[in-house]
Amino acid sequence: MQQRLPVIRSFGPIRSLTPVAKPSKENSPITEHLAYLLAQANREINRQLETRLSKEGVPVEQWRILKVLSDGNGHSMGELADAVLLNHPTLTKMIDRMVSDALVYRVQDPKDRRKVLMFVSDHGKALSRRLNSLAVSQEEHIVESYGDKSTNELKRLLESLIGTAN
Amino acid sequence: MQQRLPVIRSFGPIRSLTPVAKPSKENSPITEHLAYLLAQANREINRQLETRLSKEGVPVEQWRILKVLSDGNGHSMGELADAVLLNHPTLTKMIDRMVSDALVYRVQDPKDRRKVLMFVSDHGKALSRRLNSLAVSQEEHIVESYGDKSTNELKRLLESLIGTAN
DNA sequence: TTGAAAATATTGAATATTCAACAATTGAAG
DNA sequence: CTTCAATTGTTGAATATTCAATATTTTCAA
Repeated sequence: MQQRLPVIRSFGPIRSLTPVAKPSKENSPITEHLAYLLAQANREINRQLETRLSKEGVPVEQWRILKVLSDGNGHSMGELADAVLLNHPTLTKMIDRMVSDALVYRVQDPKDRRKVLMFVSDHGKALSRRLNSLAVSQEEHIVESYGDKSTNELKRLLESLIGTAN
Repeated sequence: MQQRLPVIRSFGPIRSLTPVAKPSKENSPITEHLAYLLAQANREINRQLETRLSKEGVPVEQWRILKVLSDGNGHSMGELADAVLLNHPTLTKMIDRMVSDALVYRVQDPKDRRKVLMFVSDHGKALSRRLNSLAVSQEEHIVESYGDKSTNELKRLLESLIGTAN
């Protein structure tokens, strides 16, 4: 006669009393918030880029401005402000400085005289090329330590986040 | 006699003269740079969070400070500055304001009298809870439109980027 | 133990950013 | 056409951030 095996009534603690379906987030550390991780990563990468560009004595925002204007087309202030992630008065004042440095110049838009079209000077173009090579070398450095796959995947996810956020 | 087939000398354009292995990056638009994508995404998400927190009239940085201090332990100014992504003088001045608002208070560290330990008040704790629920609801909103999988994958990649960047 | 160097936080001046108001131009309704 | 609202860019004042210098305390080597 086959021996009765003991009935197993439980495999462990009663799970319904230790809720597992609700990770709750309420008390999660700040380092788990997307907003915080983005701020931290941005800060770090921006610092690195800033360090590179300091070789030319130029802030990151001016690199962005020069890069956008380097397509040779005129860009209005509003358009430019959006593109380089600055609000209007800040951009106006930064452009004032860049005009003083003869990197860019203003032209009133003949089609709409409220607008100002910004253009990059030859001097600005030359600087832009040097800055761009510094920026590219930074990105290559990131790819080296962080990996090509991760970098591309991260870019893809960021683009998609930006897309859904608007 | 078998007919001679013409000798095929080329299958198309000579590839080595139209380099295909070098995406070059040199002239890529700014929107393809990791540094730019991070800045853009951070700006957008931060804006959203700022809007939520404005219900309590509190800037994002104060939410971070309150959240870090809400573990109940004392945190030195230096430690706190690192944690909340502010440099020291900026933190000192923001803490001054928060002390005026009775959200936090300073205690000199008895073990090392160079240090100041920051603590959150009961009032600050209550505010922190309200802020946190606003922040959590924002993150839930992101997860809704962006997807749970993407959000988690993005967080993972950001953490890893931050890890390798240091 | 003493004295110099390092670590920690704050301050004040210089700089930068933001907010609100403004001026100029265009668009559009009546 | 005229007028009023919307768009675009700039300005000045208020606010915030950053840099360099300072004060205090601790660390550590001689």
